[in-house]
Amino acid sequence: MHIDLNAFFATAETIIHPEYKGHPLVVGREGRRGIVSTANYEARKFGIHSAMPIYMAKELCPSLIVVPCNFALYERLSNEFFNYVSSYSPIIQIASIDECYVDMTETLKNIKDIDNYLHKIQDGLFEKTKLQCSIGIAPTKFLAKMASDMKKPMGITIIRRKDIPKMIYPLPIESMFGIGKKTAPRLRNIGINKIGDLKTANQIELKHILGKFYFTCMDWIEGRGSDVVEVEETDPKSIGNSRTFENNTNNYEEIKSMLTYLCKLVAKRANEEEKVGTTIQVTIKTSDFKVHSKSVTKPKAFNSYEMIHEIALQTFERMNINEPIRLIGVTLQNLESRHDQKLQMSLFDYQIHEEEAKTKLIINDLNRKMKKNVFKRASEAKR
DNA sequence: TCTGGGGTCCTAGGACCC
DNA sequence: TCTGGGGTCCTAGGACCC
Repeated sequence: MHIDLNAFFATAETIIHPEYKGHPLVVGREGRRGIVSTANYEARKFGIHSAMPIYMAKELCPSLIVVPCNFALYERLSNEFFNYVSSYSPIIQIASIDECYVDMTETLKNIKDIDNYLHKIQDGLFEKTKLQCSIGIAPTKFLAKMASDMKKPMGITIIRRKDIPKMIYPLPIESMFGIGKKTAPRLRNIGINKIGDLKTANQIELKHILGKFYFTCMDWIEGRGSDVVEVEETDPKSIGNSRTFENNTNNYEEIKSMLTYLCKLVAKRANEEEKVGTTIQVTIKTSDFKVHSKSVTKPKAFNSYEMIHEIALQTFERMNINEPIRLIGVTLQNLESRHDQKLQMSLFDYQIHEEEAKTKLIINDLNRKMKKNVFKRASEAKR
């Protein structure tokens, strides 16, 4: 089973602001460059959708209510949602803040009227939390995910393997999970307009476009996708923050103070989550929307603000950006848990350590060269 | 007045090691 | 004469998802 909350952020806001109920509303930052994060169904009637600039949404609907993101609220409701779902089966894989996969094999074993049972799950959630959801039931995670997407809001869709040709194959290629706005046109170019066309298309060309994903893709649409619900939550692999400037800028001081702010955020989060990392990546988006990044990996993991800031600043300066930039971001990567590394090194200790590491590299290099020379002389002698 | 911010995974080239 | 083959790690960019 895949369960997905409908217009989650927007619904969450009407839960704590009942006065907004029934009015067109979006969640998003109301700045010059704000975009719609989530639109409720009333707003969608005006053609408003996620990722649309706020100013454009307001043009479509002047009376639009715009509410800023309140992640603490969404997290609380999200947890209520997962707790509720867990009461039906403990085998639950959290896929994002508003969706999860649940292994319902045991739960549904002796249920005669499955449709009715699923309605009870759905109605129960609504009664308890006022959250609306769509449910998909299928033999694999991919099919369940596609199923939950078919009817919104408050939809229930069941797909059996034998239904794949009539329920999945006629869908437009864009609607397939994993095919986005770059790949879809390339697929349409070689005559793939519907999901079912993937099977009859030129497989050589298709492999070339999809790469490794080709094999996953074929398994998915033939009902051989994974049905393993992974309960264990995975450790985060990176922690990063980025901001878009109100206006593009090449003012060094302005950029530097933003960088400092972002480093503070990253350090705070890394410390809260007790994660240390070895790599800092600085990302920049120029006014033409091109994204540039530079990263450095250090021999020892860290998470102090001083380290992050020092390295991020050096990295930014090495990027030689002259044109005005739109966005800047800092990410700490290659994370590991802090209890794996006992003590927090100071910047001073760290520099000592780095010098040692460099020296080691030089010695290794010398050794290698000596070996090479010995080998060379030996073979010369032999000759 | 154009177009956010948090992530994950993949690809491809290069350095380096054995 | 002229250049192997396996592997890992790092780096930069890109696609995709919510």
